[in-house]
Amino acid sequence: MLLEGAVVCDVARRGKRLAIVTGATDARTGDGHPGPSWCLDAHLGMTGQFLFLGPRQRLPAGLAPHCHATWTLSDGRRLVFCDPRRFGGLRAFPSLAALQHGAWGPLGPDALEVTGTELASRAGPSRRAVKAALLDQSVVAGVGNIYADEACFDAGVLPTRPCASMDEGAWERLSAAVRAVLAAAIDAGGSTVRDFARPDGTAGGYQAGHRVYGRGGRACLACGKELQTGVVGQRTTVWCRTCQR
DNA sequence: CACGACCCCTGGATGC
DNA sequence: TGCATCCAGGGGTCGT
Repeated sequence: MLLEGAVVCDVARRGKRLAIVTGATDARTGDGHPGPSWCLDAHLGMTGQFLFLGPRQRLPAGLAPHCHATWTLSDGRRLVFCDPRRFGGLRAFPSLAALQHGAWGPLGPDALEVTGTELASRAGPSRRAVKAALLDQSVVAGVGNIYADEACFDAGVLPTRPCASMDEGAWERLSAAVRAVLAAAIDAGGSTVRDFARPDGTAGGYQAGHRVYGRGGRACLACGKELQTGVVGQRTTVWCRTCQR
């Protein structure tokens, strides 16, 4: 099987994509002979998850039919990849460099570090909606539907606003909002709306911090006006007509 | 070239 | 109670 005998020597991430890097010493012999060297690119999609299981621990019943890959580790634990809706995926590359040119090649800068200048130059002066640009992983890597809405609200920018209408200050506020919203969500353990679970199976806590996502028709937490709902970039979008311009 | 529309997939919610 | 239908969304592919 792929990765049999491989030694995991590094784990990397860009945006929503994860890399498991193996190589160097063969775990089966431990004699320093080079073991299989692969780079596994993983994307969780919406419902994918990695789980660690003890030697005799069983998968939760609901996930068992959706287990797509299992690796047995040298300490007896198993690393399991499950994905009920199969929007996620795994792909092997012969080296980290090949992975970076392949699966990661088109990706923009990581969302946790993206600057206003980078957003402005990569989105360009197009008529495309700002939210559609945020969801485009080649503009910035790591922003999904929930955090695009939250970041637009935080920055006071309408998600439907054309990129061409954004000035330097607006891009700066938007990039700062993307970084802040994601940092806060990570601190809270992510957003469990329905499927998402942390690697130990527990739920995240950031759903309680959502200010617009999932709140269409309810009162804006900043001004009290009714939040609007629509479709932008083929995704459900919620915004405040008063607070965002 | 740029960008929008459509499709993949499953389970939970909703409607009858 | 049970069945049919709709909806959620990351991203690949296709069409405009």
